[in-house]
Amino acid sequence: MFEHGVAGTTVEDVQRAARVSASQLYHYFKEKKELVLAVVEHQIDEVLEAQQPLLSRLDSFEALQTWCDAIVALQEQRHCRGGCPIGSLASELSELEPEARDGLAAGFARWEARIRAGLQTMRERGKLAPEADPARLALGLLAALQGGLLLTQVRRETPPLRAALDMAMGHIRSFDAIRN
Amino acid sequence: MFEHGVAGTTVEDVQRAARVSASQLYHYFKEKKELVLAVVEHQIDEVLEAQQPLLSRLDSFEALQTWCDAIVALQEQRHCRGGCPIGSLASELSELEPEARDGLAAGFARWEARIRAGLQTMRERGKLAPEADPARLALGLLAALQGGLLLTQVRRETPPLRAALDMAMGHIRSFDAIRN
DNA sequence: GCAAAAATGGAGTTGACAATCCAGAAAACG
DNA sequence: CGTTTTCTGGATTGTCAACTCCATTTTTGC
Repeated sequence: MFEHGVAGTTVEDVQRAARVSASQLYHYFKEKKELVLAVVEHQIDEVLEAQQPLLSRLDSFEALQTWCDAIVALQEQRHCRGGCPIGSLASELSELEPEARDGLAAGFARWEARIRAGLQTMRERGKLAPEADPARLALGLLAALQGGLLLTQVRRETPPLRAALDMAMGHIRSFDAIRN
Repeated sequence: MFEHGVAGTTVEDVQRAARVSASQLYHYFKEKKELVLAVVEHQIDEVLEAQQPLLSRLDSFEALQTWCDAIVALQEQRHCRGGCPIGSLASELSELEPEARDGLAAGFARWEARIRAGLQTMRERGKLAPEADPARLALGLLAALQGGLLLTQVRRETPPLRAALDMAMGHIRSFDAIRN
């Protein structure tokens, strides 16, 4: 579903990939929609888990930059194929499956919360100026990431993603309590 | 297709909306794919045309801010339903229809070029510092817009879009040649 | 060890949708 | 006018994918 989109993936495709028969799938998932909801939850967990190591210690500008660089490197490794596993689902399902949208909104909220927590820590430790708003900065950074991934996916090259993340980082760095 | 996605729109739906019979559609469009490509081109023109008035005179920070505000107002008016007409197509079609991806990449390029032209003008007129890179700033701004629209669509509220655009504007303002 | 329950394979059904076909109407052209 | 070309409506077809059904196997609980 990540590769071909939800609509572009048949239940039979899933059967083949999972080496499982139709009755099994429909035994555990009432209908395709339910399977899709499970995929949504799975992808959210997957993404957050994959980022856990870097996200859990976002406490310095270097750590933030390392995180950004890792994302760019990952897209490069994928030859810019596929955008964000969560973002792609969000775009495809938001207007189509209200339940999926709820789940995706919750997923983004969790992601955002982790970034916010990191920025909060930085502010508490005096690295980030007191007037910086971690919530808004985290939201902006996440948005820049999503937009950058989309443009990178369409253009099949990483500069858009870099530009977006550099812009977000530049803005966050403008709240550097030490340099300023 | 903007409302329900490409996959969620049947050719019959299009027939009904256009008050046209099957043979007519297939007379002018060989297959659904061709119709989709036409939609892609149409949406790109539509978006660029709608923004033309504000995009054509992006020559000051006020003009940039006015443009951003207009986008937020539009999404508010739509109750945050539907993201960017181009971005949504891009996300759905990038991995599925190479031809559509090409068209969408070109569309984004045109959009980006207009923003870049505005920033370029600002730099030439001395409003933007010489070290500012209009190309990268335009790319970053467009990415922030796309990401902001996506998050806003999923959450059904405008703050994410505002946060993203404010972040981008903040970064661009940091190159204000007069204030700094 | 046996009965009840859960799980499984895979063929089969149903419905929907993309695409076709053809008969007839309108336009174009000389 | 007449003929040729283009256009149009709507019924039809073929395909494909979601979902069901039932006979069989495996597991569970006593």
